[in-house]
Amino acid sequence: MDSNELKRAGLKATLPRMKILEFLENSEVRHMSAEDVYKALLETGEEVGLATVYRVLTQFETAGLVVRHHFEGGQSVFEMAHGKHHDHILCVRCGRVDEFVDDIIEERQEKIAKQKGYAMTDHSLYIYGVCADCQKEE
Amino acid sequence: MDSNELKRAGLKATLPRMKILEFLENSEVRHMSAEDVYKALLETGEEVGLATVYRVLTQFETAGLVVRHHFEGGQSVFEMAHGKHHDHILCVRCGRVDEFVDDIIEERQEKIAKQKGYAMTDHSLYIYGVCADCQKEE
DNA sequence: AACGAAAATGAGAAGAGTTCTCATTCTTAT
DNA sequence: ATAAGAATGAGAACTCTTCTCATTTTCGTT
Ligand SMILES: [Mn+2]
Ligand SMILES: [Mn+2]
Ligand SMILES: [Zn+2]
Ligand SMILES: [Zn+2]
Repeated sequence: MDSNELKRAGLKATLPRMKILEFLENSEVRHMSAEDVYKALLETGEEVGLATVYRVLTQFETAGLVVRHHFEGGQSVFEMAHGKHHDHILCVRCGRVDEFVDDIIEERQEKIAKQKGYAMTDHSLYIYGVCADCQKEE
Repeated sequence: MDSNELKRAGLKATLPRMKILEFLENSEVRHMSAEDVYKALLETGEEVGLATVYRVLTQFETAGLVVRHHFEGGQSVFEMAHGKHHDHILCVRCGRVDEFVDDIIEERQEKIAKQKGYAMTDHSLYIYGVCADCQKEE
């Protein structure tokens, strides 16, 4: 039951929140915009307002249940916060998203922040390129 | 005269383009939104339409004269493309922006792309934190 | 199980940032 | 100076997201 996970996060177990959480957990696609979530729920016959999807995703983010990303192209993209931090490499042709962690980069970032006198709070790294499949095609 | 620089970039030497280019070159602030440029020109008495500022900045970007960044917070930010590539570290309190280059990170990114089968085209790295000045205050 | 205060929802309006449309003005080659 | 084509600017339009507020839902208490 998802209601416990919501309670643990300090959120009331409402129907829209349960539907959204369940969908995020069971979707095979990990990175989704609010619109993606909204449309997917519609297709399942689960009616949830778009405003609610946005609101709930933001609440989930605050609660640490999901992470928000700003890939190129306007919309925010969300994913379940399963596991630890990672960065992303994206295909500029097909939109494919892969994940990676690089300890050397993480370490260097800390060093740069320190060197510049900053107390680092966060970072975002996106690598863009053409994926293997897309390179084959023409 | 800026008209030569524009000609070299394959752009006609129009008044708005000259004003915008001159402003970007002489401003002591390196990173500016379209709105920033628009307002700054207004204050100088130089009337240029906001639509034109957006259009021209995009043209400058295409021509390689300026680089566009997507810092947190919605707006695109532009800077003269003087010199070589660099990444950014930003203060989440006061908005200060510092620049850095780290060859180890650059190198690692290439390696990760290769490893994941991508032909890398670009990347964006932002480090967020609290700058030295802002750490002092309270 | 029913109640009621507080919180959440959803439809649509509103906001922010950016692009588009198109009548008018400017640039540049002749 | 002229004319063809390109650029401009005002405002409309668009996209993504948040806000407003009347209505519904949740959940601890009877
Ligand atoms: Mn991810
Ligand atoms: Mn810079
Ligand atoms: Zn691809
Ligand atoms: Zn600061």
